[in-house]
Amino acid sequence: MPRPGRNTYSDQKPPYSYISLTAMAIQSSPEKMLPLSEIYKFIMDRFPYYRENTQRWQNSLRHNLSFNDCFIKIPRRPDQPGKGSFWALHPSCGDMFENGSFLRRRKRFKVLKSDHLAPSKPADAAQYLQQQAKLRLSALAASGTHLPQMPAAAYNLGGVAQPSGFKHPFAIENIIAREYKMPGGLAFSAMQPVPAAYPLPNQLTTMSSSLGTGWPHVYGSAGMIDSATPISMASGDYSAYGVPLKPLCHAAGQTLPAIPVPIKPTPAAVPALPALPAPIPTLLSNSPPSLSPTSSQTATSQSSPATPSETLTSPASALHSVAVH
DNA sequence: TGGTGTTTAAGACTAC
DNA sequence: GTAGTCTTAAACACCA
Repeated sequence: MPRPGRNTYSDQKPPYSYISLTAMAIQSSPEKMLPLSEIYKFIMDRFPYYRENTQRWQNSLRHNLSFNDCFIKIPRRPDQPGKGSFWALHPSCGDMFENGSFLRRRKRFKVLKSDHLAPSKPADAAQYLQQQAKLRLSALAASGTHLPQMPAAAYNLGGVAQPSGFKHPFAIENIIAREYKMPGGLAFSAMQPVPAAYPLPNQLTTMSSSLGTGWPHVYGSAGMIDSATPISMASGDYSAYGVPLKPLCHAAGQTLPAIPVPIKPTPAAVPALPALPAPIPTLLSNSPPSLSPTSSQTATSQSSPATPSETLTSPASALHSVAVH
């Protein structure tokens, strides 16, 4: 993995594949789904390299969205005007990348459409994500400003659903921790909590000076989070996944998640999803507290118990990975 | 009309 | 060398 010096990425191509970039963007959204335009914006905000030749890389990005099964398309609801659908990560798209490298994936994520027992078809995944979004938003609305902090163990599902040590490759802290490790092998995210999907400008400075590497390829016009991105970093609005909640948050019910509608229905029978889904099992499933991106911003809320709905048994057992490894 | 989504193809690169 | 992955390009259809 290339680790060029400070600022060398500012105008160079980041060492991430389009899949990684797209996944980052999706992961950074509270609902874990973004329209294409927002994905574009995220990438351009964070990676100056992609502010040029937009037609080229955006075409590639669209190609990746359509071509890779790890991305699922979630249609807008009728009351959600706008172009295009939402895009989300397939709940079972975990562990695709080689350790530490986001240049290449371990294996291409592929849904086995012939697997009649596979619940992780795009339709199910879409429905599952929708339910997740609704749950999060419900919790958001109930708790006021931000979601209650979820203990990492709550995501770990008691170690039942996820293999030990599994980390979702698209988890921002995983990306950060894997990509940038201290010389001694200690990821900086373990030393310094990462409050958001990306370090804040001041933290960037801190990290750059302390680690000597920094995030030269990841900065916006005003730092990590620039004015173009409606993310309130100072408000402490962070989701349970440790990503900033956009002020809109769609939480007031203004913009509810889209209805899960199968885009690519498969002939296989679709087993019913669990009635009470838990957070996406493979996403940030076992992020240790020390890696929690929210730890610095929401330190006071760290001890807040998870909402019952979020701590319910995960459908991970049903949403077992059918990715081809 | 422009954005979005799908599909195909080719070349480069990397791992085994 | 082969297979898999990634990137880029292009064409086409659909839709707001």
